[in-house]
Amino acid sequence: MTVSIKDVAQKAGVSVATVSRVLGSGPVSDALRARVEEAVAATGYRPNLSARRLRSQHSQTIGLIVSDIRNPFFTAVSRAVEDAAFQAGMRVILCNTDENPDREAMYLRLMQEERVTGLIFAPTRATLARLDRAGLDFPVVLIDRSGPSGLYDSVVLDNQQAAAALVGHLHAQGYRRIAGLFGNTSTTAVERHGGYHAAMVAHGLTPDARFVPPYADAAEAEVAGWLADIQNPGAVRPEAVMVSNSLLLMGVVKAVRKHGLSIPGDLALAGFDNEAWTELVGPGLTVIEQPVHEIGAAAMNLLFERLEAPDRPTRKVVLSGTCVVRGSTAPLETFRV
Amino acid sequence: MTVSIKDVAQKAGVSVATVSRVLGSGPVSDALRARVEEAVAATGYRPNLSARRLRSQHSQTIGLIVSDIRNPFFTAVSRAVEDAAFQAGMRVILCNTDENPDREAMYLRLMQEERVTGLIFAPTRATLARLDRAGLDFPVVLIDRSGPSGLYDSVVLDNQQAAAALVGHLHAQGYRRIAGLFGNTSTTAVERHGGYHAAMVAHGLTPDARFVPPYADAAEAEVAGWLADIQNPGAVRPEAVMVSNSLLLMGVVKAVRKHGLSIPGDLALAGFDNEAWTELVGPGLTVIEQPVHEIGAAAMNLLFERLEAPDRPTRKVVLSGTCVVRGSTAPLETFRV
DNA sequence: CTGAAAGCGCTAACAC
DNA sequence: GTGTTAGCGCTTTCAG
Repeated sequence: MTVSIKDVAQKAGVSVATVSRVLGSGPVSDALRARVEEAVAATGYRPNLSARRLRSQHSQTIGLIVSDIRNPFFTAVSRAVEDAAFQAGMRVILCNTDENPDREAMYLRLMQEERVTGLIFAPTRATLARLDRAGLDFPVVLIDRSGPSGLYDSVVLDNQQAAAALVGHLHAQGYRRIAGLFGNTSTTAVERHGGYHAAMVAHGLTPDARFVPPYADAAEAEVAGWLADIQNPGAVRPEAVMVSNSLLLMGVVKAVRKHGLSIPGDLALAGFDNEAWTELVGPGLTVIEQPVHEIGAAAMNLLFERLEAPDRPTRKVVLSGTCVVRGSTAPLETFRV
Repeated sequence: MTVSIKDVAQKAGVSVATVSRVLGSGPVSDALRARVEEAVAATGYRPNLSARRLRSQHSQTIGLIVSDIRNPFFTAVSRAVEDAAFQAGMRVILCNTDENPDREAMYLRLMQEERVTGLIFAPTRATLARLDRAGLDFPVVLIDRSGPSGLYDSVVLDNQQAAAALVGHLHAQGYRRIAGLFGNTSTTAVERHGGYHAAMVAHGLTPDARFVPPYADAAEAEVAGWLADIQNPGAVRPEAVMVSNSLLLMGVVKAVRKHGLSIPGDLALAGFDNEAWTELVGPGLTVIEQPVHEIGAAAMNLLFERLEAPDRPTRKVVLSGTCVVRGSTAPLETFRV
C-alpha cells in the first residue's frame, strides 16, 4: 500500500538503518547515499511523521490556544507563531476557545495527548487561576494575558502604560469627562482598566468605567444608552471614551453612526489595535498599536529558550505599544466653542 | 517518565488490551471498566496520539492550505473548518503560502508526511495547473479557487454572477465609465473579471480592467495614478471602480482619501467581502457578501462525503454572494448636476 | 469477555 | 560505514 522505509531499503539494496541515516544525518558513503536517494525518488517515498514522532519521542508540535482566530490581534499573532514554527521545522495546532473555560480544558487535554513540545496560550481569567494545578508536562508561554503568579513565561503589552497614555492624550486634547469601556473576560482588560483608573485620578478626573462582554454588540448597546441621553439636556454624557480592544472600538463607532452623531464632535474615541481599517473610519481612529508580530515571535523565542533551559527562572516580556494619533481625538477647542 | 497504557494496565491488574478497549469501544465488563477508569484517573494517563495514529493508520488530521490567514476571507473560512474538524474529532494543520508556489509544494509534501485524512486547499493558478500530477493519495477539496479540470471537489462563489451583479448595480445607479481592478494570482480574480467583462459588454459599456498583485498597496498605487489625472481636464477618469477582493478595496479607499477626494463623489466603489469595517468607512461600502462560514463548512462536508465514497464523481458546490448596497454606490444624479 | 502477541514505520544502540 | 535488532505506545487479531 503506502511505501515505507523498508521498501526503499529493499529497492536500494541496503538496510533500513542506512535509509534512515540518509534521511536524517548519519554517516553514509556517497555511493550508498546516491542509491538511496534514487530509490526514494523512484518509489515516491515520504517519511511517516507519526512513526517518527513516536519513536523519537518528540512531537515537533506546538499548540496555540486563543479565544478566536477572527480577532485580528490573534490572527496576526498566529501568523507570526506559525512562521516561526515552520521555520524551526515544527507544526502548530490552533484551537479556538471562544473564551469558554470548558473548551480550554478540553484543548489542554488535547495538547497532552499530542505530546506537544510547548504551548502558547491566551487563557481566560478563570482558567489562568487554575492553570497551576493543571499538571501540564510541557512548557507554556502565556500571551496577551498573564497574571501575577509568575509560574509561566509570558509576553504581554504594557497595558497600564498604554491605557494611561491614551488617557493622557485625551486629557491633553482638552477632554475631561473620559469614560472607559473594557472587556470582562481577560486580565488584559483588567490591566488596561488599572492604567485608565490611575491616569484619571492622576489628572484629577473622575473615572467612569464600564465592563462589557468583549464583543462589538455589547459595546454598541452600552454606548447607545449614553447617546440616547443626548435628548436630555440635563444629562451629563462622556465627552470621550477609551476602549480596551478593537471589537469594542468597532461597536462604539457603529453606535455613534447609528445615532447620526459624529466623531469626535459628539464623542471622541481612542482604543487599541491599529487595524488597517482604523485609519479609514471617519477622521481616523486614535489607537495604541500593538507589536503583534513581535508578540508572536517573542512567544516562540521564550518557548525555545525554555526548552533549552527548563529550570531557569520565569520571564515576562513586556512590550510597549505605540500611540497612533488620528482625528478621532482632535483637540476639543478645534470644534467646540 | 510519561505514563503509558502499560502502567495503567499494571495498576488496574488487567492487560493492556483491556485498557485499550475501555479507552476505545470494546466489550468490557463493568467491573474491569471501573478498575481501569480508576487507574486512568490515578495515574493521570493520557493516550499518545502519535502511537494511536501509527497503529490505526489514520491520522484524524486534515490539512488547510491558504495564502494568508490574515486575509479576512480565509480567517473566517479557517474558523469554520476548524469548528467542523474538532467536532468530528479531527485536528487541522494550517499553512500559509503567501501565494508562493514553492511553499505550496513544500506544504503538499508535509501533508503527505502527516498522512492527512484530507486537504482543503486554495491554490495559486500555477499550482492548480500542476495539481493533477502531484500524486496526492488523499482527497482534496479546493476552496475559493477551482478551475475547469473537474479533478477535485470544490466549493466556490459564483464569481461571474457576483461581479456581473456589481456592474449591473453600478450601471443602474447611472455610472458608465466603470473600471475593474483584479488580483493577478488566483482563478477567482479571473472569473470575476469574466463576469465584469461580460456584464460591461452586455450593457454596451467599454471594459477597462487592470490586474495587480492582490494587496492593498498595489491597488492604492494603481488608483493614485488615475486620481493624479484629475488635474488634467482633458483626461477621462473612471466614474466608478469595482475591485475583486477586500485588500484591493482597502487600497482604493486609501488612495481616494490620500488625494482628499470623496466616495462616491469623485469615485464610486464596489467590491467583495462584507468585512465589519466596510459599513463604517465613509458612506459605507457596497460589497458582495460571501457566505464565508458556509464555504468552510461545505468544504468539510465534501471532504467527509468523499472519504465515504471515494469513487463518486467530483462535485463543485457553487454558492451565491449577496449584494450589500451602501453609500459608496449612491445614484450618480444624487450628487452630480 | 479477557489476555497474549504481532506489528504500524521509524530511530538508535550495538555490533561488525 | 553499514547492518541487525529492539522497541516507541498503541490497536487488533486470535485463542481461550
